[in-house]
Amino acid sequence: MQKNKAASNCVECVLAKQCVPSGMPANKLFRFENIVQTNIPYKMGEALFQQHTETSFLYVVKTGSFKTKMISPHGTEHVHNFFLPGEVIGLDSVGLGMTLNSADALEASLACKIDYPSLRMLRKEFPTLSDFSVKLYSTALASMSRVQNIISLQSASSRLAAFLILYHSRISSSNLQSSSFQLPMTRQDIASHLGLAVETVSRSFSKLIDTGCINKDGRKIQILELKKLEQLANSSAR
Amino acid sequence: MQKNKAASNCVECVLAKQCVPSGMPANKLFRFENIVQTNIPYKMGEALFQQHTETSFLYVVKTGSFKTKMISPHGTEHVHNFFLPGEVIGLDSVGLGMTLNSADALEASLACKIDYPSLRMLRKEFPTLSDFSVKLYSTALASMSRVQNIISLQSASSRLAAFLILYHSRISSSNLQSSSFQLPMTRQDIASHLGLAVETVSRSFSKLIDTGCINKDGRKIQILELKKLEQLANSSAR
DNA sequence: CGCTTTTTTGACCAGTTTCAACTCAAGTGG
DNA sequence: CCACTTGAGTTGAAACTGGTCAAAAAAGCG
Repeated sequence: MQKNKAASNCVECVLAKQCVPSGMPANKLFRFENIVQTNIPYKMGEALFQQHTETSFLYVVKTGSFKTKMISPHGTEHVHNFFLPGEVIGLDSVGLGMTLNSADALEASLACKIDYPSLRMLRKEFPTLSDFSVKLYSTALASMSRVQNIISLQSASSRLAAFLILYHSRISSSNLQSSSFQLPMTRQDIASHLGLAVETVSRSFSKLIDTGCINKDGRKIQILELKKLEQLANSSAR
Repeated sequence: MQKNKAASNCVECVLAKQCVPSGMPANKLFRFENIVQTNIPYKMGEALFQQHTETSFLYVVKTGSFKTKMISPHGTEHVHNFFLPGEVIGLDSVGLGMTLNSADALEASLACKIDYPSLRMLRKEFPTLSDFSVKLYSTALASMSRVQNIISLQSASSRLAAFLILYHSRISSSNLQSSSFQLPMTRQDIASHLGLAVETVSRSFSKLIDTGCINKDGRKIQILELKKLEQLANSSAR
């Protein structure tokens, strides 16, 4: 059966797998699949949505990565978050129906687009879908908490160290845990995200290499000593 | 009818007002009121809950204020957020059933305690309750976004200015908008929240006074020139 | 292979942290 | 009632981190 096959290996169907009751009749399943546009391709730099526009969609990253950024009325830009495969973009916006930030692809990527009003209607029929939504939101809040912790660290190296640890934990939750990985974003993006200058990010990378915590070749990072890195991330001293 | 009177003026019943269908039968209403403990008093410094403990409650601030803080495994403490009347504490934790941070009263306060599993069961019967939950979460995410924006500002005065603006907007949404208000938290709390040293917070206050943006007497703040303050908050320069 | 963009490095200066001393208000107990 | 203690908040001086500007090196890209 084609539908089962599709449900077993595509990221957007994590949703389906976790929230649709197993005894769901075929016609309902069809309806569920209808509210999801699967595997929409996005080129590097292409926008998922613009800031301050109407929206009624959630996006699930399938492959690649995205960033969300917020432009203040005075023109300063701030990178809010990065999104990796399996993560959901737009949770903060669909409640209001307006985007609070814009989202861009950091590389050639695939994403699935979920029509939120339809999902909302569907929640009424399937209570477990509601629990799932809440769990998604709860996870998103918890994840933002971690980010806030990182940004409020005082030393630049601590922030970068903490950022790398978090990033590593996020990719290795899906992949097998390997100590090396590829960063999809520019140093400028990291700098904006962490509230630092680009040059400081670069220097902090050098410092982490000098202390033997990591190795790097361009955007490819290898964690050599996770414990040392964690110490650095948690040291209140500069 | 006693129940209607209670529902009309207590903060926790914002929940009830917004999410319980108007034609709700009396026996259901009774059940709903049963899952909320109203007006629990907390002394200054008393904990709502501790970090890394099991939880199944949401809290709505009725009067006073609270802070949430996270203690890292290495002992450093970070103030995550402050909560004012009408705001909900614990949204990030109930999904997992474990607290990610601890919450303390900043002054003598009243809070309402909602049993989450019961609320969750109730969601199945009342779909609008589900929409309300999502709206709550969406708001919480948006609010965290604003905080993240503030913390990632580079200059200390900008952070403090932005913090005061946000705080002011939060209290004056319930009160009539007056330009002066009382901060319930210590300078240390503000410093931890903004990722600064206490002395820097103090000096930043002085700077805001020198530039004629605000006036202060201890923890009582008066905003003199909101536009100037906003400029300061949005200036990328130090 | 030239071009642009990204990243790194150096030097200098400004802002923040740190440490220390001090003020102020509130609470304690003699 | 007053000395004493305690904690919060402020202020000053010195050290140092990180921002800024400038320029070079490296990496992408047509």
